[in-house]
Amino acid sequence: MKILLLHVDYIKFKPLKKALRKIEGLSDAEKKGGEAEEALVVLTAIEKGDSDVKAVVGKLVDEVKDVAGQVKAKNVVLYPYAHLSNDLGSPEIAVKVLEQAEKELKKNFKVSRAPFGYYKEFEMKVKGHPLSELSREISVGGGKSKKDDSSESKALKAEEKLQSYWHIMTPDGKLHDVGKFNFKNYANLKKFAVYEKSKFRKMVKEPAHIKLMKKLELVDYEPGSDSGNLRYYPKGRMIKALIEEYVTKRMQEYGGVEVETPIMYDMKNPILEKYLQKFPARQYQINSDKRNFFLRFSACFGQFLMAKDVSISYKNLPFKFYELTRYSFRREQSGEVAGLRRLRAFTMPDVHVLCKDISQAMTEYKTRFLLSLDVLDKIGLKREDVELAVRFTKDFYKKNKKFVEWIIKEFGRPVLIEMWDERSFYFILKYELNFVDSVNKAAALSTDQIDVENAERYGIKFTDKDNKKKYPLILHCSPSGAVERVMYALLEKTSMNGTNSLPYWLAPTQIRLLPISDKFNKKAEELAEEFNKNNIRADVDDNSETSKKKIVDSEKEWVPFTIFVGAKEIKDNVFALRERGKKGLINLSKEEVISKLKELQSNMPWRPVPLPVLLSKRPIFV
RNA sequence: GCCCCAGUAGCUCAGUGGCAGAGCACCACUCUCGUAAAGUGGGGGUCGCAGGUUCAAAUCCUGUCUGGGGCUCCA
Repeated sequence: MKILLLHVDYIKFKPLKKALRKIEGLSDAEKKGGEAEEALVVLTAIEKGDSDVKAVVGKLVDEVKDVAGQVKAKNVVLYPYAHLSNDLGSPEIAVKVLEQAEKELKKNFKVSRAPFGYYKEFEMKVKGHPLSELSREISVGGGKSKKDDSSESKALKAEEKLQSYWHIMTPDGKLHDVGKFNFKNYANLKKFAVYEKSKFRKMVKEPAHIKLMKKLELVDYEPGSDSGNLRYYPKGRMIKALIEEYVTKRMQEYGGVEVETPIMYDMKNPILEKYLQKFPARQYQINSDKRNFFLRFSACFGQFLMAKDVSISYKNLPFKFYELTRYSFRREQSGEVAGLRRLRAFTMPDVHVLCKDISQAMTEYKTRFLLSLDVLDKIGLKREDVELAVRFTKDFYKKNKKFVEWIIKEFGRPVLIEMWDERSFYFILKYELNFVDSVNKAAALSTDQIDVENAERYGIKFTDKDNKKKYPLILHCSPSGAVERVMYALLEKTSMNGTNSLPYWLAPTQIRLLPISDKFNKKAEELAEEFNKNNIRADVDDNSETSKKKIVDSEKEWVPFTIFVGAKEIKDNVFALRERGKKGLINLSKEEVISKLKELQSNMPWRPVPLPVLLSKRPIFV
């Protein structure tokens, strides 16, 4: 049966007309209808599987008691509401269930029951608190006459049932109870563990990066699109492009073979159809000429569909497909979309490795774990900036303790462990590197999963040494997580530690030249050109402003280095280099400045200044 | 999806039934400047949108859109 529980200020109802022919007439009292205040209204729909009346009533009563207790309701209204289900059971049983439930509940509550089988008018005012509206599905094992066996509901039920066991594992391989673990030196891990485990959270403000992404003219909301689909201004686009380039470069070095796959897929494709049903209504859909398509929510679809058509020998394994999806789409619930943390359109580097067996998979897994840590580190997110979570089935842990312990030991700090009794996802193990932000919310960056299911689903096979076709294991890895989320983490981090700066290689302007007066604009422009030729993003503040004002402006833009250009500098080739966030100036020749900045740039990707070099030529985006 | 809050100039915001405001930014002019904000003047508004109440609505009511937060969710 399905029930909907509503905590109401009041409810009034009155039967009007029979909805079912067979139903008996009403007493005069019943005809008047009823009302209740401060009540828990239980809308019910009895379904085909609910033949075991006693068991159904028992569960219903438990459910009602539980919720009524939580919302402190003393009045209960049982209200038959057929529209909750499209698989209704027989009226006879429904009436029995309602009558017996009423009897049971009367022991604890003041109960009223609306008549069954009538059209009723009703009016109620539902309270707004989080528990005021809850829906429940009650099923009784064994007594089910009709099983709801769509893969959709199976997956959802599996998720509901999924029992998680939370632990902290220390680098020595010991498992600790989360509740008993001493978080004294691990405040951030505590925040993360609390975030993952708990349901209720304190009121929090908006995360710091949202104001920053606008103020720095990086990214903004686009009201003309759907929420979670952002616009990137030139500076934001440049930063994002650099991160994309860097991650791609590292993936290529690792051996990832870059491919490109469509962003939309036929909803009727037999392979995709089932998989899709597991996660209803979370994707964008597109109608085109009688066909329905969904927008990919990861790179998996295109890569797996490609992989199933590839002839693969065991000699080719491990084989690595890489793609950077711009974009992947997830129609996240509207209330959950926030800034750069959670989007409906996001850019995801995704490398899938086909492995011939678990041993090969674990070897790859180790390599990729270290690689992910290093990629984040080079981008500007150090190991101490992230918290590790490792999730696996009990069975996997039992068989591969050493492997799990290796991951934790390698990370070098206590990590959050989530263990499941049985596998209800497609993977048996996954880790994530999580970032905890300025409002104590956590967001996953890097992740890697051992997938034991999709090779078979998609028909991805390789020919083994014994000339038999076998399904490979697939590792799903995003070495950095969504690129937008990397930007989010960088902005949150700098806001939290008070440095208010971007890593040098991502600064839209790396050095700003400030002509001491308009007379030196031309000279500064020439100088900027020379810097830019040396892969140093230099621009010129040629606005007709005072020197102090130009410094203020460069500070507001987080420009890491500034130099003034005047008669002295040109004559003596000595520049007083001002480094943001540091006191004092360093006198250097032009050549020394160039070599210092080149060293900072190291071999990270570089792009030219994303806007005109002369500030006077730049429009203001925000 | 549900609940709560917000939306007024490019930005940050004041204005709570009676002439649409401030600071910053922008434009013009003066100043040509040495490491955190020179001076004077000027332009700029569908008060998110739609409807309603009223002699009169930015202000009150209804709906809606967008953003933020919470719940749920996060393959």
